[in-house]
Amino acid sequence: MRQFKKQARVILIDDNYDHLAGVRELLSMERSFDVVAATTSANQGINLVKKHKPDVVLMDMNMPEMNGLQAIQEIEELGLDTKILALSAYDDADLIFRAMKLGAKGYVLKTMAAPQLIGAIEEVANGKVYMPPILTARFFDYFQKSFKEEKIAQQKAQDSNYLSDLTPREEEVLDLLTQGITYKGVAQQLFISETTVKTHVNNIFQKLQVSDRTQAVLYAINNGFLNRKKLKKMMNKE
Amino acid sequence: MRQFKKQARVILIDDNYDHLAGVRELLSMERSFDVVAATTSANQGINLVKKHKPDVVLMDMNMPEMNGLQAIQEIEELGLDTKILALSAYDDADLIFRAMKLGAKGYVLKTMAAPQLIGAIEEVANGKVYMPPILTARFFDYFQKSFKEEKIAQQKAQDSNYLSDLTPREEEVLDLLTQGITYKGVAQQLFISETTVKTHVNNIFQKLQVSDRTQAVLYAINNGFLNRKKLKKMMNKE
DNA sequence: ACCGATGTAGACCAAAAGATTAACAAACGG
DNA sequence: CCGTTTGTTAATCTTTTGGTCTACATCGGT
Repeated sequence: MRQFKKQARVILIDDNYDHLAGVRELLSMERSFDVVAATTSANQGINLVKKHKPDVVLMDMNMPEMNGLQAIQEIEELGLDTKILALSAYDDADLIFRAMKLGAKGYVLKTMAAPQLIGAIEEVANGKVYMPPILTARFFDYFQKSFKEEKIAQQKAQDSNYLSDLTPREEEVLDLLTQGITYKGVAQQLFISETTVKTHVNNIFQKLQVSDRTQAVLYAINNGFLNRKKLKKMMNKE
Repeated sequence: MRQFKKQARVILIDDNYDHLAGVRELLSMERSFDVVAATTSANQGINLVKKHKPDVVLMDMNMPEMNGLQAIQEIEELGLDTKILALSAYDDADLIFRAMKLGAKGYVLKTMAAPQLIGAIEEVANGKVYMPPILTARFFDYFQKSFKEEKIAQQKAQDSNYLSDLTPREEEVLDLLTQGITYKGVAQQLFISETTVKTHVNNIFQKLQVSDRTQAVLYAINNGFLNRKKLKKMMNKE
């Protein structure tokens, strides 16, 4: 059955003419591919994609006029089911990460052997994701590092903040403040007098070392007060 | 040289005793591994990790008492350079994603053939990331889907918000408001009178359909006003 | 039984915020 | 050239907010 499958229609975009020609030559010898267009210009490439709606685009990342990431983004925004295989001379983790984030279905290096490249395009044409093991490792290193940093930053914010000084009641009041509710509204929701709300709010200001509600709300947001609330809810559920 | 390398010290944590015993048996035949401990309890496993500080932990994901993700998190928080290889019977994309996010150095399936498993542990012991191609594909699908959804949500927020109705000057004022600055302060920073600031703020309220500064700030934050500012800065730079 | 923390509340005052109306100049678009 | 948008300012007024001080009830721990 499989040998009767339609040829995968491919467009090549690579500002290096020699490499472009080389890949075109290579693919022309494979009967499973039909290179419908090839260009050294990213802008022109995007137009060709619009016109031909190919199955696969082999997209160089390092182009002068337009960055390959932008090109990927624009093609993805067309909403076609064209699969993009990113191509680069370098194994830059950040570039790989961002290309995949934008929806690239794979990432290959120019240094890869021809059979591997063919294989990669085939995989992608068949709707799979292709990533060589070396890049997978790079990707995950970067992926984990970025999450670790995010976590450390959050941790730091949690540790050195005054939110933990608040009493339960004050937390309730702050919660309502972060919803943009006035004294009167808070008083009604908590069934207490407006004066009491004011007292609480004043205490909150002192504890958070701010001088008005807007700053208090900003402080709460910047220091993960909202996240904390969600966590507490989750804890109670489980 | 390589054959003189120290054995990798491994701890196995798997609530299925049969599988645990099987893997232990398998690894005992490999001279490159030294299984220093094995347990069916996640809690006990964590204590064993603290005690032995192994090179690699093979961690089952589906355990009754404690979720494998929590166990990974706790071990990672110890700050050792113990590498965790996650192990599961199922190829659940969300689980894979979260395990890697928490710092797992690889993910293997219980259905994998013995030589593959050996290879995976070796890779991880050598500081590399190991992920079988099938799971790589699953991972990236999930990864891209989650970013796509995020983007769509942002897009939606961008489209149906009133922030784009603001004039440049009003944006400047709102920017300062989101920093918790008073009328007087804004007036000083923009070299205009306090009255003018009030006029701008009033216009902002009407355009954003809110009735006080706190709500305006919350609206701005929830609708990506701060992100937009960053984007504009980036545009100017490049 | 006392003390401290918490939650409640009132009075009073000052400052800031917000609403409304009116006005004028500059820039921009048709 | 004229109308609209934008940015500016003033005067006035009401509402809300924030600060301070005092007071009382409750609860938990020493």
